[in-house]
Amino acid sequence: MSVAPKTITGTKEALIEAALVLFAEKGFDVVSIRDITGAAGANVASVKYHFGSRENLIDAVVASLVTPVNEERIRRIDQLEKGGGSLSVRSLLDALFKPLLSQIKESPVSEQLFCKLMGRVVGERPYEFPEVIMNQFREIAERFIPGFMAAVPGLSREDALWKIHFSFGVLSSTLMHGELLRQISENTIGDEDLETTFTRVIDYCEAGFSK
Amino acid sequence: MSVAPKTITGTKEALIEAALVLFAEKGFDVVSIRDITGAAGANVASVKYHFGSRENLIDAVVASLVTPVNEERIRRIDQLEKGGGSLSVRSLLDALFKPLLSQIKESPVSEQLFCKLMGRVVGERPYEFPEVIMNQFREIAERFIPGFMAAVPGLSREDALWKIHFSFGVLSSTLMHGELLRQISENTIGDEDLETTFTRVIDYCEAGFSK
DNA sequence: ACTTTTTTCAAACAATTGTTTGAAAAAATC
DNA sequence: GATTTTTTCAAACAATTGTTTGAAAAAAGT
Repeated sequence: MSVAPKTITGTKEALIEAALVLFAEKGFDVVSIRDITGAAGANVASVKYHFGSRENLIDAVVASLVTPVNEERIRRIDQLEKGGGSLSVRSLLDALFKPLLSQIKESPVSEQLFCKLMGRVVGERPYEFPEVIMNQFREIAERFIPGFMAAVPGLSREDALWKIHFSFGVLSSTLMHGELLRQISENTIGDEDLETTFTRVIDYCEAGFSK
Repeated sequence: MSVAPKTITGTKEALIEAALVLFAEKGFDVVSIRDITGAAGANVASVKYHFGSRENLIDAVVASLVTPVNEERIRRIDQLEKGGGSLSVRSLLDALFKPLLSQIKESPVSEQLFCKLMGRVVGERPYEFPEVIMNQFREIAERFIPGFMAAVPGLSREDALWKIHFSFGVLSSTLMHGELLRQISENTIGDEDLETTFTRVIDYCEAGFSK
């Protein structure tokens, strides 16, 4: 209910961070509470105490990852609309995807783990969003759809929704399967930096919108 | 080792089909052997007897789903190359994605379940491909990359691989999250038929290649 | 110093997991 | 029809799961 207390780190934060790493590495379903508490140096019962249940812990982890990104998305679309002007597809895609980049840098976990987990969150389906986060995405859709419709003459609301959906598909598969490309190509590819990859993604999606 | 015997259906096939449905509905990790044998009307031990282990059963299910699709992909690229001519991006994407449509019609499970499972196979990462299937995809990449490079002047091998990768991302997210769109848009979207959706996907990817 | 609240922890809970056993039943082979 | 092989099955195995308990320990409030 309050901001971080004076203590260095609480076990609650330790749990979230340990869970973050484990979920990223292995997926939501296969990581047990004992894995998490073990890694966090906490007791098994601490999950129930701090979160109430395993499911709530997952929600907390996802929220801690997704919420700041979604907030920056909203901030960026605010900024764009305030500018008034052109509202290009490019600028909208930047506003949608670049917040991930900035968030990665502030994350306690490595770039690779952050991406994997974020990819899981967006693209994996055993897990269902809590309503809070579902609403974040609804708001984002509501804010960005008109932008895309304005940026692409003749684009219907339905088309816009589909293309946003496709673009998130590109994003999540890219985040999650960074190594897969290396496997398939047998190491002739894949060691470029994340910003270059994001540029690739945005280039690809931009074209998909403009058609 | 032989073709289907005279009996109506063996329990082995019943297991695969039951697993297919359950995996599609709930994901690979959360479905237990007892769920599967229960649904198939077979004994718990039958999995060990017919497949050796749970993991092998999953591989068998995935193979039964993916192999025919990949075979048709190869057949189609053969056909395309035999024709000699233009080799457009469009025709290549058709050859990559349309085999899914034809396979859906022959599948014993519903269109929706087929899509969900196929989406999981392509896009979900707890599960790792068996080497057999990994090689299928390697072959497909090897066959299609030169095609795309020829179809798009100036496209490097690396670019081609990335864009194929992106396109599969679009595909898998579309297959898997058919309902998500409906959720976000609150039922103002989503009840078009599968072929229309595939056309959307291919349109989007085609544009992404051409840029 | 005392009380109250918050937090930790070892132990046990009931349920479920994949796997294995060894003996019946069914089918195939001779 | 007897023998062999293939297939099924109920029961038990050891391991792991999320959750709960009730009592200690630590921190905060008075």
